[in-house]
Amino acid sequence: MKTVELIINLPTTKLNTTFTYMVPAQYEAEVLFGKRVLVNFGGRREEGFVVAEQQVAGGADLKPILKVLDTETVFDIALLDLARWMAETYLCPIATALSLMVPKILRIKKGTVYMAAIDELENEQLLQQGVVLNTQLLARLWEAGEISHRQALQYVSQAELLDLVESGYIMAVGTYQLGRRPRQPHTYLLGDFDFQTDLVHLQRRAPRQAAIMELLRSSDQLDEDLSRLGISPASLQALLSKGYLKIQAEPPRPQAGEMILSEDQQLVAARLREALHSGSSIEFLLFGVTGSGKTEVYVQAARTALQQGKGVLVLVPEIALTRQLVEVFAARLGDLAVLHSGLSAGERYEEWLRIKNGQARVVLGARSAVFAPLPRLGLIIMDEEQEGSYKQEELPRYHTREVARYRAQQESAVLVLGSATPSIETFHAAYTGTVQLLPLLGRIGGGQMPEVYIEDLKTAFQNDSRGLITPRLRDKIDENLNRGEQVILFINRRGYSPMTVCWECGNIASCPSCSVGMTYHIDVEANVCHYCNLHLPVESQCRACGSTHLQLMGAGTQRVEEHIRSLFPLAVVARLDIDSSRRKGMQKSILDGMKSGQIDILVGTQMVAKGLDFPAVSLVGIIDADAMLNLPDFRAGERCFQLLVQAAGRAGRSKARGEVIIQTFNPDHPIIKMAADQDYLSFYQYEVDLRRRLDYPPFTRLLRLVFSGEEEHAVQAASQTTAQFIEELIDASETEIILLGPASCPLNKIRNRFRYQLMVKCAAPGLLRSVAAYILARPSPKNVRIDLDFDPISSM
DNA sequence: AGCACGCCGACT
DNA sequence: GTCGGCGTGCTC
Repeated sequence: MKTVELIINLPTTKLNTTFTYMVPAQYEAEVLFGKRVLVNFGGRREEGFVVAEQQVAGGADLKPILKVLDTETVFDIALLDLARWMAETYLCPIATALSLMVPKILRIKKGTVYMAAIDELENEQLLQQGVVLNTQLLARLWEAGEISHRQALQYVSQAELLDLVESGYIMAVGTYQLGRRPRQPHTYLLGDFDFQTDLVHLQRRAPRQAAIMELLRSSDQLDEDLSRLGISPASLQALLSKGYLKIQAEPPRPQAGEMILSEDQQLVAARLREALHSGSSIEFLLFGVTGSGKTEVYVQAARTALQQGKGVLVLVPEIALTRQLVEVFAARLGDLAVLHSGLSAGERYEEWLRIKNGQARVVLGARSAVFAPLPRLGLIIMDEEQEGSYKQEELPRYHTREVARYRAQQESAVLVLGSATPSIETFHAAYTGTVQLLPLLGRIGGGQMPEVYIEDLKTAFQNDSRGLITPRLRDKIDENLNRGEQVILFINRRGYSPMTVCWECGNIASCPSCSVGMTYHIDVEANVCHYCNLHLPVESQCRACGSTHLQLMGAGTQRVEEHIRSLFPLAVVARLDIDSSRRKGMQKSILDGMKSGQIDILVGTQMVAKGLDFPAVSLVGIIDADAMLNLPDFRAGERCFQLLVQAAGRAGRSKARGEVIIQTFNPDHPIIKMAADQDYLSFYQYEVDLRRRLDYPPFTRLLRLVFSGEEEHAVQAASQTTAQFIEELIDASETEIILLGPASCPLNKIRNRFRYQLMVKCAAPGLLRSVAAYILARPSPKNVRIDLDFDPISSM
């Protein structure tokens, strides 16, 4: 008899074990490994992932599979192995890890069929109890196994059917099938059309069609989001039939053109080629400043892997901020699949299928793309490897770098981490030799490093009025505008003002459900909590003392924007932050405005510091460097350095030498100075010494335990008993385990839940994991949730 | 995750 | 004397 081993799809580590079910005759010939099935489990119907199938003697006493839910397999052996590794490493349910690998659309059931939930014996018992069911329908169900909705309606009415399902005598089962296949995206190009004569003609008789042609006047092609632009298929069809528009179903062919590589690039490319040919799993750090030509090296390595018949995975922090990289890959390599959040579920599935079937051999995407079902993976590129967005902040809290590393080892693939400001962990690994360092020094194409000035905010204002913009920055902006060049102003805080202070009692307006100050947003005229997004109307009186003497302190992007507009009334000023780019297309129009030179000054949060490449930007102003420096997190210094260097890197991407002004109250702080000098190596030495002295990564691994609940006492008590428990473990193990806390989290309350934390440091990750496993095995405290986070990137 | 079984407090 | 609290353990 054929049986299968299942992982039941329920999110508990208690179910990280396999259950055996019998395969009924109707499914015996089918490959079941990698598919999901419906089974009776503990008296209810649950889904299971088939992780093994086998022939056994006997086994008649096993429960049968009720239905196979997938027509295609959704995972293979390698991905299953990866899921098991994640379950062990992050102590999460295997089912949760496996679910990450299944495209979301396949988590939505389509095409309901009906099956009998009782057998003939049970029906007889019901008859004796006086329950009379439709015998014909039941007989049909027993005979056919499952019938369609339409078929069921031949025997009973819709209402009766619903009733039967409700009472549990028959069941409605959804299957994972894709409905309508999503349409291939088309690109529309200008056909035989004369803007002089034909347009006038159209405007008179078909204004809608004319509007479409107008769109094509500025850009040479129209793609994808046609419905979002309000374009109807009818108008398009009409234009196509007139020949005014041409359709291009095929994506543009990649250009075979080779770029000329610098000597450094050639050296690095050769090392990677060699590694790829060796067929063993080697990890590299491609260390090069912005503009040093990392992308070209990526492309070369990807080509080599493709020539070997292998797949390439390209991981980026966020697609939206990496448009340039996407464009280069799209232009230079064929068979590209781009997984980004803008895709509909159907489009995403379409890409997933192309990848699985080997049609797309280069996959580019953010975090979750690391689970792409690429067969024969040969190369993984992880750009901007230091970025925090690679860490998943929900369960399972995996780090993309670790998952990528495991996949690379699994498939004997080459892993390339790229960065101008690598994480301390990765650079340390390069020092110790676990990662091979590939340096790319200097900018290519003659670009010079920008000139950086540090402005001391303590003395910058000659008169006594403190402002946002120092006289020097103001003068520099003026000079740049006069030369027709662009300016970027970076402030790492959104909203208008982060603090409303009472002048009488000193109270600071804060969110009622989170321990966070409310940020005033001028566009919506509300006080906004940046943690729970609560919007409150602005109050004229202090909540604590009733005084009306309230003042907005500090500045965010909106206030800087307003101030800049008043200082430079003739300049075109734009703001780029989550709030301004939330509206669809807004971000694109701002970026286009920068590209075309329509915008003179761009004010924004970290969004402006990352990945943007505008040659006409010759000045970058950092309004408040201190805001990043003083966060209660051991990585604050590292993050501050990275952001400053990245922001500075936006200046002078072309031949002209760019300028950067850093405004700070701590002009002598080593991090600020080293960032101003763009001196990564000194920064690394400084920071790594600090980490060594304080037992922080890379010298230890961290486990953060967050206790949260609505009763503060219970939360605190739970954190204390757990701390005691860990102390006992430490005593028993005689190993270097350091326990910090319990302490209230810097964000003491979020969404009305109080938060306490413990931090466990240990050099051996295995030991750390077993500490966590012991904690999970203990009976969990009432009304208190414990969240485990290995290698946390934030301790707020 | 659900759900059943099971042992100690306030009630018709 | 019971109803019901949620602690512990199991689900092929």
